[in-house]
Amino acid sequence: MDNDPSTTRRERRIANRRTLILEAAARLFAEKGFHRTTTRDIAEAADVSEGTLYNYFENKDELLMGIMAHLADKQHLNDRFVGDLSGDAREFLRSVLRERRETIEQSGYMLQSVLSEILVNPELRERYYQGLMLPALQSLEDHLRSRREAGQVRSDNPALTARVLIGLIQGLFLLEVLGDPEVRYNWDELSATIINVLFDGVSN
Amino acid sequence: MDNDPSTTRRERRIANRRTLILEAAARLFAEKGFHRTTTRDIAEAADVSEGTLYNYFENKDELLMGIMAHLADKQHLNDRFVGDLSGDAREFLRSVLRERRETIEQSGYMLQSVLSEILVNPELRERYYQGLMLPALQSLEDHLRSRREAGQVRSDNPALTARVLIGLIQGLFLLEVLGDPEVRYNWDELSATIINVLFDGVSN
Amino acid sequence: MDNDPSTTRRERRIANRRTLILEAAARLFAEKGFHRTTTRDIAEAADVSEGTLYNYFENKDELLMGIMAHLADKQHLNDRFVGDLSGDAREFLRSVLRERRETIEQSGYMLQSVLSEILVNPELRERYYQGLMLPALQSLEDHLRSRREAGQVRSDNPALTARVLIGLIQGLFLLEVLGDPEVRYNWDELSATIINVLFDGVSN
Amino acid sequence: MDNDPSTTRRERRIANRRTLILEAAARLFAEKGFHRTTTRDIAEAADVSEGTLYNYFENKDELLMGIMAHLADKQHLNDRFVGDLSGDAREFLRSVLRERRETIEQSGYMLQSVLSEILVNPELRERYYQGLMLPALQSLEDHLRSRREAGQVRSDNPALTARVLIGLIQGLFLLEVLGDPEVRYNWDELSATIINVLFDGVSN
DNA sequence: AATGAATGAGGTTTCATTCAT
DNA sequence: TATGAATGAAACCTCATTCAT
Repeated sequence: MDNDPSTTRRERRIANRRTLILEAAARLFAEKGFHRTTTRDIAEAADVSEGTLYNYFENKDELLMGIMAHLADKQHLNDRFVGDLSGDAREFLRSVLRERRETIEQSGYMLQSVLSEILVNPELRERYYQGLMLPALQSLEDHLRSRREAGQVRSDNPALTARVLIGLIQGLFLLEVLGDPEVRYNWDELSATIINVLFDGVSN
Repeated sequence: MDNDPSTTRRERRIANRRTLILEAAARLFAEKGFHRTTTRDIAEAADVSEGTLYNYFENKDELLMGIMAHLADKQHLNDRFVGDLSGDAREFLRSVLRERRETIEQSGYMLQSVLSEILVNPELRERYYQGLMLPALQSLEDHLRSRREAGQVRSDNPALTARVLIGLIQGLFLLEVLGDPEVRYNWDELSATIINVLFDGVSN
Repeated sequence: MDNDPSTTRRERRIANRRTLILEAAARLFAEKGFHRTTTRDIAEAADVSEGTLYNYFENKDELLMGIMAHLADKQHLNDRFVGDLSGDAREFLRSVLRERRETIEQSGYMLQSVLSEILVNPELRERYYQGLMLPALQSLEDHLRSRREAGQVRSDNPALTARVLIGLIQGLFLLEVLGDPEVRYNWDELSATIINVLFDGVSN
Repeated sequence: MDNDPSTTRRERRIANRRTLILEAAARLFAEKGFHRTTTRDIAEAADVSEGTLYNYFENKDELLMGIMAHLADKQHLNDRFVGDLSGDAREFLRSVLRERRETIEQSGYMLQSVLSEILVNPELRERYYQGLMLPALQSLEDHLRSRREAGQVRSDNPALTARVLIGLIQGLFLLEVLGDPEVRYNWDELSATIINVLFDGVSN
């Protein structure tokens, strides 16, 4: 008998199932795309019946929303860390890139699955922009502004500089998805190159 | 009677129709996505019957391929221009960014329509990478190498530096699609910021 | 402790629940139809779980049967009253119509819920005809025969005359369900008209 | 080559198909009910593919609407005939009943299929009442009023008297559907009984 | 070459029913 | 006895593709 008053075994199993389904879905969406993935595929991958899917998610679209919510949660954790101004600026960028790498290794398939739809689904796009992109841009912008005031970096327009960095990171993710080996298997050197270029420029 | 031996009126009308269909398709794919766009939608938008679609394209997938081929054609023109080493390096980047802007204004919807599928369709992805991405990366890398040899820029690893620039451009396109106003309506200043950062760095 | 030997509290609660479920079901069936009503709807309306439904009824169809049985019980009470030959014939018809009115006000929704299915379910139809319709027709026919022998009414064929009256009553119920205001809100005058027409005819 | 400008062979085949589908659907709806009839059943009965159904009707509900429209068309023809005041009153009722009989023999299954849903579908009910019931009631009421003014019949309230006749007819249809043999196989005598009762009453 | 009606495979979703708790 | 999560069959409907005209 399980008498734990906070979470019974059943409750835990259920909480788990939701996550299980979500991860199975995201993996398949990344592999074959949202539309080529059938609810049956997802059910099989998550080892539940199709009917059960609908006990956890109202419809197929809500799976995408669930994935996005998951990404947003992770993102917000990072955004808080971006607020940290201790350490020097290069070190900061280095950690951003390292952390980014880890996130992508863990849940890059979630980003991939969602990104594809974002490009062609205005409603989802808006959600993504408001919930994930803008917050990230905003905290980076704030960070840049603080660093500038501390005389650590130069930036005429932190809003635009933030776009350059975030854009770059997104773009490299795309290159990685495309299978580019330099990005996929040479991240450390790439990382160093990025820091070098962004801080010192290519000018001779 | 049209006696022009190279392209008869009929041939031109046909060539025209193919393009018409392709553009209609790309526009719809960008708006609602490949899968949410029906062949009927495309037929209506192109003002032909559904049956006629199949006289010009073997199946729906071939429309995507057609769009990609169209993008590749445009790209190759640019790649040749990237070979041009006259002018100074900043000026070169400025033209790259301007030219990029124009391309996106003219046929961004094509890129958008194709990108969404590329993210989740391995076969298409491979084609895109080989046909569009690698050539672009390669010519930029060559360009960088030449400039470096001419002592105009610094680059430890031109392959990676090329990835930084191309990645940045891709990423900014994504931000634009997401509707970010700084990227969409402030391109000139953004362009200046990019040149400034990439050449001189943000280091103080 | 309840020591009542005939019906314990528990038995009464259970009997109650059965009735509660049946009434909830009938009401929903009348509102949205048997097929558009889900077992979940019924469970919610009766404030029990779906599982509990199946402790009281073998399956959804049995709910319909239960409603029919309930109607049949009521009907049989009336049929006995139809056997009463005291009072004059007009008075008799008047009470039939009044009584009918009351039944419909109390449990018209049950009739409605069942009627819809009867029209298209041969098995149910047969049950309804044998269990409800024929008995009503038979007792009215007997009644008419008696009255005729007593010289109180004229009827060449009491079987057919009974059909005329029962048919009329059924048809008016239909008009009421259809929302006809003359039938719904003007029953007393309608009742008088019926008596007038059936006894004296419209002939001038 | 068919050069008939008004209706080509193809057009006729298509017009025909719509009717074919509608009749197949109505027949099945009457036999097993709207909800127990699958679109596949209908397609098979009409000897077309399921997809074809949807070229002629937007969805399953629209089949019901189509049936109702068909019934309304027939009804309106009769309503005009009800306007005819030549002939004596009994003769009029006799033709109404005869005509009714014929209609039911030809398309009773359509009425049956629709009636079942009308009982439990408020939207459909309203359509039926406004489109079929009210017009029928209204023209009968007008007819009665004219006859009364001509001194041919007695009626304190023609609106209610009309309800009595229409209600009776509906109710007898119900009895017929229920399989009552007196109504089904003895229509002529039933018809005579109705005329006799309604004109002369059962009073002795 | 152009049309658009016909097709039918396949997708999402619903829901009556079961059963472990 | 009561619960409600899990099930999976089956329903409606869409849509890429074909083909007779």
